[in-house]
Amino acid sequence: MGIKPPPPDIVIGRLPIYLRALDALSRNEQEITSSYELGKLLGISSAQIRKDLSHFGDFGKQGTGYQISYLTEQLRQILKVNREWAFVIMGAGLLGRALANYNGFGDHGFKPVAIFDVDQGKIGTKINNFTVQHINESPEVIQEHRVRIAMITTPASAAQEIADMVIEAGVQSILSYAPITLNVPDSIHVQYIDPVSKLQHMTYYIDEN
Amino acid sequence: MGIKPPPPDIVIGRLPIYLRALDALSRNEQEITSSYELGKLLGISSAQIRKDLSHFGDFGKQGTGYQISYLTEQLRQILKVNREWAFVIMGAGLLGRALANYNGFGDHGFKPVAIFDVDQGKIGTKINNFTVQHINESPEVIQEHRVRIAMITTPASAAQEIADMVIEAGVQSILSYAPITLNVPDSIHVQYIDPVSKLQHMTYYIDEN
DNA sequence: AACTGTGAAGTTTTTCACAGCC
DNA sequence: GGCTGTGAAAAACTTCACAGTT
Repeated sequence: MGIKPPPPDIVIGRLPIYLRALDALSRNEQEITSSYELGKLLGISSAQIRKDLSHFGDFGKQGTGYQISYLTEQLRQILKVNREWAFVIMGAGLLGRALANYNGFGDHGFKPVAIFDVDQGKIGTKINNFTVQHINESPEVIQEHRVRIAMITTPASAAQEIADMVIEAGVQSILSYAPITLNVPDSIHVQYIDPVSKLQHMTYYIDEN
Repeated sequence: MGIKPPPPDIVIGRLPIYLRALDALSRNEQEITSSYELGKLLGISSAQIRKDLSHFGDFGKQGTGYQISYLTEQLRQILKVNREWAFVIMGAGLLGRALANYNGFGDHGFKPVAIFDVDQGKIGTKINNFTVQHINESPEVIQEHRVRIAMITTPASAAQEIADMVIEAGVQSILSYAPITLNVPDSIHVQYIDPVSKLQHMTYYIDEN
């Protein structure tokens, strides 16, 4: 009896995409789909979708396909998004404020609980029902609300220090908008959002004429 | 004599990260680095960095390492970011406005030239020196300024239509913030930024207790 | 007839390990 | 001694192709 290897991280990363496609289909009242249809929609091969899902269980019916509501429920359970997750926003600049006002998080169960900054000019101001607090108060808030997720929207120069701080307070996942690779313990997961890097990736392919 | 295969896309995607790290080092007055140092900084193996760079040329000196200014210049040339790129923003919501105000683009040679929306309430308003224009005017602006890059910040429901429109007008690269997979010709490159998917990826690993 | 789940095959990506140079 | 560039080996990932089920 062999032990089963954990599902590859690259597969985990595709599950949210599948969830997105399933959402879109169910908004059209559709009840059943297939790996072929999903693949077409996402530009992915049907085999890959079936293989990805097979890491977690048998969710489909041969000859029929997948029941959208059931597969959605299973994926939400796997990703642990069948609940509400609190998060904090570290940095009340333009980006931090835009994120605090973004409804897309709440629609998917992610709830901002506080926003922090060091700038005395910003502390005390209101953003979408939140009063900006001083960074130094963040450990207490994180512990009190058992926050496990932080978004870092500070300048690159402050990001590492802030990351250390929120990790110390109990954060396990960081979504960083700062253009710097963070140095964190293996147990902490970090995802980066860096539009400049994505633009630079695409300019490579631009055909100038 | 065999033909050389093109460098893998996954390699292209790492070059901006290398550029970022080189920038950080040179801001510290450092002049030379090594694949080991870069790897340490980025959490990547030194072998991978050397192999990645070897697709494009021999940029280092044995026994010494890489001259930061020279490697930076080479990478900028490879990625075609040693020039200025104009881009348009499609959608003047909170996100579109935050992007229009973001200085990080200009610092890296990406220059917004116009911002568009369909909402009559927004058209004519000012955002950071730009007057919001109606989407219908975008093809003309794109052609006039030879714009090759568009950012899509519309709701998912409008994104495909907008993508078709800007591609028709001459755009080759799309940075989409809409949570939907766009259907585009093979010659068009699309990159996605979807914070919700990244959060959902990380929740998988969160250790609840 | 249509579609899943999956071993096996194929491909891509990463790491190893070392000759060669400074 | 320290580091690059690179074939060869290893690992990871994707696709193929088909038996099995509805």
